[in-house]
Amino acid sequence: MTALLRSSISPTNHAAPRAVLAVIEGGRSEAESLAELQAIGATVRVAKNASLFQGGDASDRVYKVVSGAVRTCRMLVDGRRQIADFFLPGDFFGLDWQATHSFTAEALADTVVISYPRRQLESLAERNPAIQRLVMSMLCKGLAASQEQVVMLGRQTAHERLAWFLLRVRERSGGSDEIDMPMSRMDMADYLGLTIETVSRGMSEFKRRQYISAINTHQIRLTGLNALQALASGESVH
Amino acid sequence: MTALLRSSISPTNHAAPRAVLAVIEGGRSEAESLAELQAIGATVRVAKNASLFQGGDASDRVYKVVSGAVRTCRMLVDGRRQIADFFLPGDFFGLDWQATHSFTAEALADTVVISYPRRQLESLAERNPAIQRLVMSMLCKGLAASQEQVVMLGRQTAHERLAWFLLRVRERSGGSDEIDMPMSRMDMADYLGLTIETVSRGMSEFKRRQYISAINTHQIRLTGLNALQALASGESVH
DNA sequence: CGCAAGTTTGACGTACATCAAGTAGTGTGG
DNA sequence: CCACACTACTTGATGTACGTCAAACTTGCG
Repeated sequence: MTALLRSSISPTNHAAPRAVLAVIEGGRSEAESLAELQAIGATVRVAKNASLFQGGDASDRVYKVVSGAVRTCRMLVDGRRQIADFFLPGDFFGLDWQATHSFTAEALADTVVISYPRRQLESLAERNPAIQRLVMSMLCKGLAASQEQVVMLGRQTAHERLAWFLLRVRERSGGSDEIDMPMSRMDMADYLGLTIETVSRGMSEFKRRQYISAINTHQIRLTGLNALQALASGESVH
Repeated sequence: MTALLRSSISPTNHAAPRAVLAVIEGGRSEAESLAELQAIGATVRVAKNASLFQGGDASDRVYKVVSGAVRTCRMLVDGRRQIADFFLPGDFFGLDWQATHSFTAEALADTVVISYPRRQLESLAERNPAIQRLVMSMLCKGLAASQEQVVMLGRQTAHERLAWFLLRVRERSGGSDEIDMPMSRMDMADYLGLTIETVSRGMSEFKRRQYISAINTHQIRLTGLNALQALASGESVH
């Protein structure tokens, strides 16, 4: 509905506002080699609903969220939309490693990302095993996330999807029972393969059952973790 | 229903029945470096419906299909099943790069695969950029495939899914209009997030519309490519 | 405060699932 | 080669979870 125009992007080099804290498989933090990575990053500001790249664009950059949140999505010709994933601070995205992006990336809110030139990252990875492992780990995380989503979309009911989603956001944002959700009901629906009405009804039902208590629309407290986990994993709680 | 037991696996070293023909991004065939890969592969025979690995198993091997076909799937507690992907001759799978596999791999038919030890492949990749790029390209292909499936499952109707599936199998198996499908209706249904009845009705409908003509249940001729493509991409043909 | 956008709730429709009954392939033993 | 059983597939009748349409209600921003 609302036209999503490309934002005015303002790249400013070597001003990464946060240290790279990624700890890769094996447990070592490898700060020294990741400094190399930090050196090639450029900070970029994106306005709410503006896009970082569109499906079909040359995929020549990789991104990391610093603050705010990002969604990757695809639109079908008749307006149906599917969101592939959400990215929170610390997450990498845009790592398609194909010639062109197959999804569009948009900011959920005013967002700051660090952008890395793909060519430089690639050659860095070839020479530096730590970077290589980091890239691998990012790709694998993406693959795993996508495959979990496939199971969810293919075989779970609306309630199960919702429970699964809430638990997933919880985990990704630190594991506290009080989670905030930067995305709208529309975004949730388009991620879960549902409509906003079904999502809304589900949330209301969960409140009634006291699985959750709402602070406001974008902030929720999980009060029935066990019940939600049972639902999400496909046990029939009825 | 039918219990799927682990097959009696008979590994015989350095007997790769086919040359590695993968052409990686950039177009060069890099046969010399891939010979290294071939050296660490072991040929394995798997009986129909036997599993190569189960979800939860340590992921210490990567596989390539030589002949036959493989599915990766997950079963929910109540018997619902989702197939993540099918793998035809030439395809790599099992490349989770996590500690354990999150899906089970089973043979659709009597199948021959080459199995590579993960540790060796990993160290090979660190020293050999061609192998590294090959691994990357495999991961990225997997990610892209999974994300396409997400869109399909999240936002397409039963007919659209079927059309999409037929075209996908066509592409993957060489692009001929006469395609054979090693998977059962059950497998198709579990891949597409549908029931066998819905798949069957869809196929019948496509025959009626002359989008396809069946040679037999596992062999089909596509006779309305345009119509199928329109359907698959989400245009409403009605 | 007041409007517009986002969310919730209700009434109703429909695409696909479920249940059930055939029909056609596929392998086995005589 | 055919009879038999078994499994896979097809087709029909019916149910239901979720979508669609519509109207309140709520929230946030100028």
